[in-house]
Amino acid sequence: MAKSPKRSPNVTMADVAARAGVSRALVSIVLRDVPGAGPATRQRVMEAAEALAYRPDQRARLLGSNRSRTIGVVFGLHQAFHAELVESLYGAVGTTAYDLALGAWAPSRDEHRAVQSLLDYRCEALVLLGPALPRAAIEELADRVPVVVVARALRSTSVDVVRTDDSRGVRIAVEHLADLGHTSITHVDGGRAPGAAERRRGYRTAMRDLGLDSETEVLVGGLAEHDGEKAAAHILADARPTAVTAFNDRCAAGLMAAARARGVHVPNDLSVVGYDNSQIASLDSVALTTVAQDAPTLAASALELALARAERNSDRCPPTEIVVPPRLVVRGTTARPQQP
Amino acid sequence: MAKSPKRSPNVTMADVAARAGVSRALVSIVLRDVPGAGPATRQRVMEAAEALAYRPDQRARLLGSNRSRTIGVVFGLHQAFHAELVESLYGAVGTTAYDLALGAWAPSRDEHRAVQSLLDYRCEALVLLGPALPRAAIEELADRVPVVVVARALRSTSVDVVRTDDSRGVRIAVEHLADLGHTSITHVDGGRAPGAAERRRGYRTAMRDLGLDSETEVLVGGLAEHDGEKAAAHILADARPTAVTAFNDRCAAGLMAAARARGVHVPNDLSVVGYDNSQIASLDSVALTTVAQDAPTLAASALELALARAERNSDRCPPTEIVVPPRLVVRGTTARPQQP
DNA sequence: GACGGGGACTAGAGCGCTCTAGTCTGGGAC
DNA sequence: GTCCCAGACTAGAGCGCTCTAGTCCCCGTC
Repeated sequence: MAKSPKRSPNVTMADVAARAGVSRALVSIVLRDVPGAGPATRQRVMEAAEALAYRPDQRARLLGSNRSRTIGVVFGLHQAFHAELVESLYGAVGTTAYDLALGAWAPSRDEHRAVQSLLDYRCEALVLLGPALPRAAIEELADRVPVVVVARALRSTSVDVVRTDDSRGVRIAVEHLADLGHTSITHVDGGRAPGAAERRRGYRTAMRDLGLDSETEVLVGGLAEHDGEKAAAHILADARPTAVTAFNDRCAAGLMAAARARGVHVPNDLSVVGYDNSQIASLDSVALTTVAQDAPTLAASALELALARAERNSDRCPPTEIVVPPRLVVRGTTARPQQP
Repeated sequence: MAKSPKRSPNVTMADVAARAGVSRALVSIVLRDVPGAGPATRQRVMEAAEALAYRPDQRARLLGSNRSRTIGVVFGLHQAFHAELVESLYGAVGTTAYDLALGAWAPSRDEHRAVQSLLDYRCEALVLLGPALPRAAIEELADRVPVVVVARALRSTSVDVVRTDDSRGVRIAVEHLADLGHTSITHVDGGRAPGAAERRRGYRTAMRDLGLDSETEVLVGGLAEHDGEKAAAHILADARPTAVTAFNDRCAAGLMAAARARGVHVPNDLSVVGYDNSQIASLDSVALTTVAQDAPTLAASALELALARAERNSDRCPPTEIVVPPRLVVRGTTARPQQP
């Protein structure tokens, strides 16, 4: 049986003040760590607060200062990469005077509601992770509060954007394959999916720059395993390439499953590079070489922009776009091409 | 160029009151939808609020009522199942007057910080999803605020617990296999992992109840693919079972990869059941039959308990434990055993 | 010894709400 | 016509902080 300090009726600043024998204002001064209190008193107040296990009520604190010092983060509950970004955001915000408020969306709870509830708590800026919201909705939002969009390309006059250089991501993948000795490299694309056009472009220019123009081939793919499997049918035909870059990891996984089912060995007969560095890529049984977005940098950049807007009322500044380079994660699905 | 209502200096209740020509108190009455206002005025106030796009400041509202009507939810950012629970919690809280505040933990941000920041916003109850926190820490927390623990077995005198009946989950899996005609069913266990003991027990009693005592066999496994692969070595020996229940999906995936590598066909030669219904289980290329936890029910139960404690100051009531039955998800890795 | 200045501390007015304790109507009962 | 009361509405005191505008006192200066 723990001794129970029985659910106390919430110790307030007045309690601390009384115990330390000073005014509430002084307690406030000490706790905010601003000048205006003598060292001895400071000590005494700290002890009193300690003894009472006092924790300031954030709601009141923020109401009083008429600032919220809160950055709202809107993320997709089921988006694994968003989780990474949120984690990095927590890390980045740790060194500031701000706090994060999370608003999640999911199939059964739309982004709009997440945004609204965050706004009701008067956060000073909003960081939207890979928002599915229509552009108009985002710009409307930006009229009310500074908005930073992460991981979505969006040409806008009013919001800051932080995103990965997807074009470069695929380029890196192609260069990795070329370094291994591949020349016959095919791209399985993502159709109209966000980011697909850019990745396709990255593939094309990389091939051209490598002088592999004649080998350039883009196959219709998609976002799911299914799409990768379908693309496999073409890839495994007679004029088979020795390497493939896929739109994303799931597409790559489907492709590999189909290839293996036909006795094509990965990576000996076929090298495969995915995109996203999702959880499946890191499974021991998959070990997919893939392109990873740099979550810490994306998060730090986004937070910096958000804070800049929150601090100075820098509405005037033109919106910024920060493009972060991705990184290749080499695992087990790429190898030198086999000599025929 | 959208017309810009330029980041307004926050419209307050007083603004609405002025526009509607009533007192602030009346606005409050109308907006909270409590009796005390005539229909005509009600209408007028609503219109004024609408016109000004007024949204009450939650911080102030809650400060004033000296309640927060907020339920803190502490979850693991990278736990896919937690995402499901959070989504269900959002759904469940939708019909109440409460709101959810999310606090996330991750490798770089410990649970304790998540809890503290939630507490600083004075939420009225805490729902901890699969907390890794030591039992003592949880009980200490429970002295300060009502706590509901979800998805972790915890015998405690002060906190409510909502969890899945893991023992029954494995039993269902075994019964499914038995229904298909299997008699030689092996369990690959999770060692000391949370839940492993219960699943093992479920397996043992199910086998006994089916009169398959003599076929009972528990193999050392673990949480990762790797562990499944190692277990496969024993399973694929001469006295091979026709079916396996694995501790979790990842373990099952590793096991299947190893089996297929040796030319053992799943499900024809070997049926496999996982546990968790994680994302990998639902991949087209895996299609793992598995046991799913009932997130909506777990969430609804947890919320109900949390609200009950928050509403009435039901400290006195003894803690409740709610055990929710899991559900079998049949996919493609189980089939009738082949006639030899 | 009067003066000034600065550091330590306090009083009290908000912040934007809620909520209790009113005041003021108008209409039904007698 | 008086009384009363329910229903509509308002005044104003919080809620737990922050922050501006003080007050007080001590010490150095000339």
